[in-house]
Amino acid sequence: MDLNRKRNARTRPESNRLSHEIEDYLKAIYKIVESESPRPATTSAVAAALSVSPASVTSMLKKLHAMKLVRYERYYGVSILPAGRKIALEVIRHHRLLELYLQSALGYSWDRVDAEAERLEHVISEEMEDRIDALLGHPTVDPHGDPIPTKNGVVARPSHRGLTDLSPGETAVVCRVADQDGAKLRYLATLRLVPGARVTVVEKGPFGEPLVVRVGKSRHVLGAELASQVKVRPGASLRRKVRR
Amino acid sequence: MDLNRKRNARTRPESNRLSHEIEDYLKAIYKIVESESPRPATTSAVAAALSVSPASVTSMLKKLHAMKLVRYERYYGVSILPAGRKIALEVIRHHRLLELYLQSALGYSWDRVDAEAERLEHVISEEMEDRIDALLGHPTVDPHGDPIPTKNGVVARPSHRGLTDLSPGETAVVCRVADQDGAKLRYLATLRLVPGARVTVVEKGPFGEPLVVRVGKSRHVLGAELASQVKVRPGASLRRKVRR
DNA sequence: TCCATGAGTTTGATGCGCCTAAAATAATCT
DNA sequence: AGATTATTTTAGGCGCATCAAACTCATGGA
Repeated sequence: MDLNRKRNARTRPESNRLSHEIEDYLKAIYKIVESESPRPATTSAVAAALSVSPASVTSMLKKLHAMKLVRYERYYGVSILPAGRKIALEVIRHHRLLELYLQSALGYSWDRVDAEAERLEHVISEEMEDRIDALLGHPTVDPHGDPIPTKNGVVARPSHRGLTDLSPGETAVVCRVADQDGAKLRYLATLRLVPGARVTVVEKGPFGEPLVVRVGKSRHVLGAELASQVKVRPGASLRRKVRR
Repeated sequence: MDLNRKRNARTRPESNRLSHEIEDYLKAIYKIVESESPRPATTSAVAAALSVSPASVTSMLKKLHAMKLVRYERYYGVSILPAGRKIALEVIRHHRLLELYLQSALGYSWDRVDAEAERLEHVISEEMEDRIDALLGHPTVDPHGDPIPTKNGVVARPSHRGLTDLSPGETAVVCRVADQDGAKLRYLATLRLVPGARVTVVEKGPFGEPLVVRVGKSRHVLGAELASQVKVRPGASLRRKVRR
């Protein structure tokens, strides 16, 4: 019985893929650097994003640098190189397609979708990605309102602001809730603060906080922390746009 | 920024789950011991099943023994304990539900299904398992004809024999093709040897090999190796049963 | 202008999980 | 019993994580 042992498979989930960890690091770095509020990608920012010690980040960064996925210089931050960006976007594409799929095909509730996608994103094949994409009709945004990168790595720039940026009296439509935390998402959902909802800012406290908003007939008070996660497109409601 | 570092998450895909590797070992051991042709689960049998060195198996076996998932004694084989069996069946349930789902919901072809399920099975949550199960109408067999274990670990005993067990002249219905190898599956599919197909044994060589069979209007010659993987239910065709 | 200090980062030692090859040992066959 | 075969041990590797100690660097007085 001559065994054919090749399987480094644990490390490379599909054929030629990188480890889950590497994918997670790249995704995190990408999100820090290229989100709508770009911070410098410091070691500790990455560590916090991944709930990992800074020491771990440092060594992974060296490795990613050696792989030319990232540009890293001791004591300064990291930035993503095109190859790394490409991988990050693939993972994010998986994640968002999966979120949408889980919700629309499997009936997942909005707030459960993220955790499941988090695990699946590293594991699905390109075939599965394509089939899901086709089945959903090549969607461009996920259930949270985040844009889904295309296969060639193009991400639509989301044209929205945080709820905190509105002035009292302004009305806008929620197009996205940026938080990952299921509990926060559920809480916001109970307030009807979900994508598509129409919201009006009634009052704003001294330093933007607290924020009093009206959704439908009810009023709610939000802290700045939470409110900034609720992204809105000012003015017209989605419905309005359809009516023309 | 006090980081909350807990994430042994790599090792435990979902909340309280075991590592992928442990799941794979248990699945392999279960399949060896409790398949329709039960062999003793020797170290090398497990090694071969997982494409891993015997040395690795030995150490994993010790560990599984310590975890009381398996009964292992040096130089004798392994057997599964109830707790280990339960886990193996959960994984197998995932696998088979996924195979069926990928085929019927995502349009996967028969022979691609196994590889994708192999990766997903370790990663899906119980919620996903349940949703898929419900969506498929609580199925009892997968696309290969293998029974799907129930949530409480009951597996229907498949009442079928290998094609090699038939005598010349006998006709039977393929109910399962047991192989994992996509290429073999595809080859058998080109011969129309897929679940549901009606097959007649025309001739049998000296030691059961080669086997000449008729499928529809065509005749094919098969080696014993391949033929034994084609499982059949003798006599009636599926269709017959429906007509009553 | 220079340096002490503290926040943030990196190093070095270590651990854990899973793997391997080669050497040692036990079971089995003739 | 001796040869063959299967299994286990030993020693080591790779990936990714941690902690604690050592290091950078920007900064804010003296």
